[in-house]
Amino acid sequence: MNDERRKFKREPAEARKEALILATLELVAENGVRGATVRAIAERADVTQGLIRHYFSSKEELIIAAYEHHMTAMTDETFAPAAGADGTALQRLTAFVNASLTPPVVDPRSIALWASFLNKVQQDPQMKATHERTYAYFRDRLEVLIAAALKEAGRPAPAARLRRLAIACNAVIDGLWLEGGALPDAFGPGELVEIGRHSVAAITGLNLEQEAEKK
Amino acid sequence: MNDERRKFKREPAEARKEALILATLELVAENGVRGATVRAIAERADVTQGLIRHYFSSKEELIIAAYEHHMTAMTDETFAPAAGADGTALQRLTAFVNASLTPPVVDPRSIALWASFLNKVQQDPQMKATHERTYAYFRDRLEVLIAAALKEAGRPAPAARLRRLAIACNAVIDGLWLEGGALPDAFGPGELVEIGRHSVAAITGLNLEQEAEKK
DNA sequence: CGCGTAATTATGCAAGTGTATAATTTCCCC
DNA sequence: GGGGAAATTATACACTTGCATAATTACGCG
Repeated sequence: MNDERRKFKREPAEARKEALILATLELVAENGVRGATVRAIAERADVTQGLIRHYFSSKEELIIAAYEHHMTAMTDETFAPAAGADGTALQRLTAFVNASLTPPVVDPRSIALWASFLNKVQQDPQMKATHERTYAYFRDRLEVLIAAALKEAGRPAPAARLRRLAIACNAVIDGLWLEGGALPDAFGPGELVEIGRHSVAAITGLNLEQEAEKK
Repeated sequence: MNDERRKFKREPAEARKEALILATLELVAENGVRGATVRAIAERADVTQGLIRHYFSSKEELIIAAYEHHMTAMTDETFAPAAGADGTALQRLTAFVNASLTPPVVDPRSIALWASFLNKVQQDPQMKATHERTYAYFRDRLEVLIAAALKEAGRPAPAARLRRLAIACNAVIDGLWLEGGALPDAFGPGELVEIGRHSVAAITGLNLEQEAEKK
């Protein structure tokens, strides 16, 4: 009896773990955390459900791993374009605003994921910690960018004012991110970035428009 | 056998419906839409599960009713303080910003509800329509307030610019609302409103601070 | 080549899910 | 106060859920 066809293939542990996490993220975005059932995840990853238990001791653990994977991916996508330390501080700030308000950061799926995880984030301490850390990381980096750009323009600001500016700019970006992702058809192409740059410029008193054109 | 104790009490249809909706909102905020099970809702409303089917032909219908109840309550809470048509346009705009960034509008439960419903909103056409209508209502009212305040200040703006200003101001408010509700401990009391007023002022070029002090 | 270990599948289970239907109980009206 | 219709409870059912445990299968290593 030659069974030419293998019934399954062994994969490296890390690859399989990541495949399971990606399948989980897809389903969480589509149906929420409770809607992402173990069986559905297994099917999406072309695997039987028992295998999940082999890599994650519980669904809870898989969900937490998926959340951290998503948050890491989001920060990477946001900061990659502004990571090149070249250019003026103003240019880097502009690049940051641009990246935050264009795909793949602005994306219905990304917003859906964020929303689906929120409940768990508010309850599970570990997920809560990840959330707060990510938020602080975003805002701090934005604050550093703003501080550098203001200093560059010859108008350095005290810490208290910098904090308020960073919170405000972060809020505009978050709000536009949210609305752009939740109502993708409500805005023209490039409209979000333009409004974002304009708003950050108005709040900080910096001229981001000029930078955008130069590019 | 005198059973002095009634086994249940008949309630007016509307009162019972509302009680069921309120119980549903509590549980949706706590555990998400799928976590708000029919049995849990019934228990929270001090009722047996069969009664839900008597008032709502399915769980889906109850969820939709609860969503619309929540959205209506949110808009009412936001616009009530600015509803009094007295005072200058600038005062009304300031009142709107204040109301949007203080409890009960800013509230972890409110954000949790918004997030829990998002998945369904993206899929169910009826809920999607409600969502878009509410968003448009908010932004339009904000745009009217801004237009009036600008005109009052002797600096009327064309429609295209008004649209962009409204989107931007709405985004700051939404972003602050989100962050204030998702991380209640990250901001001092009154900090959100202050940053909100300051940002709207910077974006529109109007002086909302003065108005806030006068009050 | 075969052997053993770990990856993977197969099967089962108890609890929870929405919904349907029948059995009670309340309370208005004459 | 006693019918009777409507509100409410009680019970049942088919299906899904996460998890556990046993049975297979792949494949590196001697």
